[in-house]
Amino acid sequence: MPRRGQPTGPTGPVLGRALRLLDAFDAQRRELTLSELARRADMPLSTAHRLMNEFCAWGAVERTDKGLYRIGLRLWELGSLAPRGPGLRETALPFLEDLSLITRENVQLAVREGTEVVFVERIAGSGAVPVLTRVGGRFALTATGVGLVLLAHAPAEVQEEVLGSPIDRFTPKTVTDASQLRRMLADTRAKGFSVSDRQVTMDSLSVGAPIRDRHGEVVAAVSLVVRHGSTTPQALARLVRTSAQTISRALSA
Amino acid sequence: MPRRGQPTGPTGPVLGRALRLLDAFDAQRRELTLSELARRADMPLSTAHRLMNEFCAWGAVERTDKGLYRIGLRLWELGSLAPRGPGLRETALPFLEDLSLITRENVQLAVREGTEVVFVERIAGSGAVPVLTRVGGRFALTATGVGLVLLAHAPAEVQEEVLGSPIDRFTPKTVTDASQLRRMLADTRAKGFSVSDRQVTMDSLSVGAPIRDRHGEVVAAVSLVVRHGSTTPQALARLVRTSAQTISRALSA
DNA sequence: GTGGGCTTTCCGGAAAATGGAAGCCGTTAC
DNA sequence: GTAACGGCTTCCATTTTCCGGAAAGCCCAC
Repeated sequence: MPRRGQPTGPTGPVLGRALRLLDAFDAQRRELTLSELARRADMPLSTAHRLMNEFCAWGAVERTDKGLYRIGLRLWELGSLAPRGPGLRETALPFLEDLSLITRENVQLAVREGTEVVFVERIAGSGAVPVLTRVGGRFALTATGVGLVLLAHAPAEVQEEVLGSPIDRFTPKTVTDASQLRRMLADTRAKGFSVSDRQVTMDSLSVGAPIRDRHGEVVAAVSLVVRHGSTTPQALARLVRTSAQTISRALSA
Repeated sequence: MPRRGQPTGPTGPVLGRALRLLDAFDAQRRELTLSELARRADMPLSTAHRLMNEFCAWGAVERTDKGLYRIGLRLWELGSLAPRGPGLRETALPFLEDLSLITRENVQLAVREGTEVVFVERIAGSGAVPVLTRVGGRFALTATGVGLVLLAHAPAEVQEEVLGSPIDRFTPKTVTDASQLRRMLADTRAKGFSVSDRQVTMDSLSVGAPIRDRHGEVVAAVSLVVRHGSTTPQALARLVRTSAQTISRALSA
């Protein structure tokens, strides 16, 4: 008679475990095998298998013809109901296009989520400097043009949390000193735009401006990313601020 | 001594139940109270409460200041990893913009999911005829321009399922006869574009064309939606087919 | 053939899910 | 003023569903 396994208890709520599986997906790994999923979520294969089957049945994930798992359309559909405004992306898009046509540079639209910036839309300028970010991607609040804007207008407790923790460095020019960063944030609030000079990569510069809802609260930020040295921050600031202003007005309508 | 409740057994897998909660959200109801969620998902409040809390903890949903639940950014982020190509939307967007600038009409980009069409991107023409669809929304495969294209190139079993079931009628002009629809699909394949003449609303006409991946397989469709009678389908077809061709080429690169 | 990696199924035992009830709000009605 | 109402949250005994090791399939590469 075969020895049957002795179940060792699970260690937490089911849903949490299941959702950890979805965390395994990111921009680099859009298609994963069951084994990879189980490994990355740190759970037995059989458990992962059962859970993924349920996700599959609902349409949260689907299987490729090769048996790999990937995020399903149902999830995308649900995600598009998320309140990035409401209607922030749709409202802003035409104006971002205008900005892109005029400058032929990279245009970015982002919101804050906790202590990170999330990129909501991005238009690549033809022949512009390449940027690291991706729609749906996250980044530190402290480095980018949009990040500085969003941090400058974030609630005090968020600012404290960000400034109180070690600050990520991406280049030699990245500002990692809290008090210097505080001055930059004050400057951003005073001038109405932010400048990130070679803080993300050594050949890029970005200028961001705040987008406000009808109550005047900052809900998003727009930025231009250009090659360092190709123009002055002030010239960009005029364009970006104007665009941000226009989008704010459209949002309130 | 207080009578303690007698648990009546639940009736299914946990995850399925939890995901049913998320189904309660749609374009009309983006923010819901706990009670509404429980009602729409048909489960006790306490259960719904516990599950929603877990979703909240993970970031799938968030609570407004008034206590309402809504879809969270985390879910949007995950959703943007869904395989609408890969990179279909981002690749196609500039070309859709071109099409929109030239025609000043409505431009739509859609993919097939099962027996429905899912709209991936939509650009409203200034002053163009209003359309019912929404980004992230679904519609029958049998009525719209994009739907006809996607159905025409769908696997045989999908076509059989769609044509074998009763076909939704939206206007007096909607084609609901299976054999007539079969001829339209053959025509769409032969000509390389589809025409939906007043089949969705009595004042609109749409023309769709297929977008193919590097293997020649149809992965999406693009369409123009115009006011009925404002121009001929043939004139639109030239533009739409050209655009679809260009997007297909860009996708393969 | 056979070895390895990945997937799928099985099942006894136990952890985690369940939902009625009761306690808390804030708001409206009398 | 207070009673009634609707919605949210917490509690806990019961038991349903989930867990995961093991073993069996599968497929490809060597």
